[in-house]
Amino acid sequence: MELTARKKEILKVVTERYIDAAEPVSSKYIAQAMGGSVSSATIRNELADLVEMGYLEQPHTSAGRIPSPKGYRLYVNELMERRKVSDQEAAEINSALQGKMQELDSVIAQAGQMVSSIVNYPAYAVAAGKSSVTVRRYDLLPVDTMSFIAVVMTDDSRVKSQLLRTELPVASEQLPALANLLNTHFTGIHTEELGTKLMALAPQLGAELFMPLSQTIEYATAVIDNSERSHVFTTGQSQIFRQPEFQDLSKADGLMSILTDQKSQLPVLDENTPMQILIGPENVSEALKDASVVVASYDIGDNMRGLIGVVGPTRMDYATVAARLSYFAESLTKMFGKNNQLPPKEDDIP
Amino acid sequence: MELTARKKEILKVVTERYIDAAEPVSSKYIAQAMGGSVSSATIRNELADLVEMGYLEQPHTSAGRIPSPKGYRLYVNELMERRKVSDQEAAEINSALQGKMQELDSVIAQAGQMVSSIVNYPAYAVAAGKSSVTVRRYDLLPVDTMSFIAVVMTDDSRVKSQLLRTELPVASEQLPALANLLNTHFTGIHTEELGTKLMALAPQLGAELFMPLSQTIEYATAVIDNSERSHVFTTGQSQIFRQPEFQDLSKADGLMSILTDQKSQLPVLDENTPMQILIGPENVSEALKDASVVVASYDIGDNMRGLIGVVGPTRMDYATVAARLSYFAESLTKMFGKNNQLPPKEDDIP
DNA sequence: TTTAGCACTCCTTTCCCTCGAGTGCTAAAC
DNA sequence: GTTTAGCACTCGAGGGAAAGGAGTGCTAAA
Repeated sequence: MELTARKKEILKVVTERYIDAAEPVSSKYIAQAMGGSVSSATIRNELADLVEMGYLEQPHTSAGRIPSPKGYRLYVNELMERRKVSDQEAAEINSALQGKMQELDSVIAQAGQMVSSIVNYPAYAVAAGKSSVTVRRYDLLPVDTMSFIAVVMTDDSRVKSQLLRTELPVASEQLPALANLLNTHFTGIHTEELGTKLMALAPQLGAELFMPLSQTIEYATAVIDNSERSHVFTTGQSQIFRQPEFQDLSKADGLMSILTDQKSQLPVLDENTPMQILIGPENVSEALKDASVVVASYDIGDNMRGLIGVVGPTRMDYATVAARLSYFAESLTKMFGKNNQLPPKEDDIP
Repeated sequence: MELTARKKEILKVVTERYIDAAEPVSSKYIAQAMGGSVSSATIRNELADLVEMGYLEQPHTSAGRIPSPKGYRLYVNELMERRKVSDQEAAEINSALQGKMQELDSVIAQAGQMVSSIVNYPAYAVAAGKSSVTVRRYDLLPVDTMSFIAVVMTDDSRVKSQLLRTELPVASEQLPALANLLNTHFTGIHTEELGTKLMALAPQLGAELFMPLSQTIEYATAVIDNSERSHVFTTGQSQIFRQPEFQDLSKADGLMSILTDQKSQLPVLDENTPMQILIGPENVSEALKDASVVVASYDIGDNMRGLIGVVGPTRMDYATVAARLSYFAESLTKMFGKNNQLPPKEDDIP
């Protein structure tokens, strides 16, 4: 059977109406929405065809129609108007971005939160990019004889610092030498090696130097391990309760647990794809078979990428979410391209 | 009417049973729980008295009894066994604390998360203490001619750093002088003054010095304003759905919004009170009239205090929550007293 | 190919009934 | 005076049965 233009138009009407009203769409409504040029009986014939072809479903014999995953897919691919965000939406997104991103460290988590509030669905955020982070540079700042500040800069451009207490006094004059030692031997290498290298150096050092060195390495290890890339941040979980399909706690349970306990099951995005929409059963994870996910990526530069995803019912408002999410991702990319470019790769520090 | 010992015992049985089972308690159950020394008819007489005195309520004529807020209050004040945490509980709490607190900066938020998982109710965390934070010290580290790292140490012992880009080249030799300038003129003063002081100094400086100075001050302002004290962190919101009284989404709505949107309405603790229990209508906030809150505080030292609260139904397990929360708060206080003492107040840095 | 007409389906809402846990009260026992 | 057995009564929960209605599927005519 052929998918005529009229069938497509009907599918579009059904999908958009169902997205809006969350209840099966009747032939009468469709006839009206199409301007009354055909009768509801004609629509019913077409609807029967569309069900047979697998684009629509009927909850029960005497009910209206709702889109099947296949129907949503066709809608997203062909029928949906790929609209741009309106000026007002753009203004809202920009004002949300305004001044929120001072802390480069927390970009990932922040982005997730903002997206959730922008699209009114739960969202998640994760870093994609370099698989392993190393320390690019150490600095040690004197505080007093029993403590100093360790500053660790990673090659994904995070700068972290912490006050460390020593057990033996350390003269502040020794700190530059220590920092030099660290920068010579402990940059650009992976976590595991940090420990072995430290052990290798141990015999050459007195306790008063070894201790702070070891503390700094320990801190650096924590910084690397705690890197945002390993975390999946989720926010706006409560938004799913606003969706009629998840009013029932038991229905929402699966989604809820994937958004809290099993975050790692949330889909990621293939490289070089700016945005992807996963509809219902297209999702790999069992808990997402009744949900849809829209994922987009943005560049933080220096081969760092951030990923943001939106989770909602299959009945999700794809047009709006896609428009807002891609605008948001583009804005972020632009933002980092302009003001926050990455530091140069080579260190030209003395 | 007098509150006899037997009435108190009955009240205790009713409260604990209701906390456990979440359904009205019958006279028959009480008679059994009290060892069968009296009949259920006797209990019924007593129950009628307790209702009249306002300690118990009856959902409807032919139902069992549940505690009223007044009943919970008496229970908490007089009847509840103020138990210590068991060895096993203590072990669990300690292992949760173990190694989690590296980042002094995020103590507050971490504490909230841990408490929520320890007590299985939603929790919130906020800082209480010094009303205004100032910068104690600045450091500027060279990266390249167009960027440097600003390290800001506040007098509540947070150390924050960020990479800043300059528009004009800055020779790395100038950074120590700049840092010196900052440490001389811009430490120990409030946010508003930072700006005015910067303006006052502007004429004496060339653009190549003024720009990075101004950027650093801007960053310092952000660090101060973004101080955790202004934030209320909430976690474990989904725990409230585990409570039968909040199965209904409409019931949970009020609590949910206070735990997400209107966090500032969550109660804080009077100074010098180690722990406080607020039952139902004792809460000021309307949305908490049907809920109870247990708040405790812990010391981070140097007149910094942290606050953690637990939110649950009035039917909350006060004995367990109170025991675990106070043990947790004490552990935190001890932890900071021992290992993480604050840096000295006077800076003895060159 | 379209459409009016109409029987049919099945969900939703409402009402009523039953069942049972639990009470309140009375009168007798302690 | 206090306790208790006995019993009628109350009220919510659960389970059909019935009514109502939106919407369909099919047939036959336009």
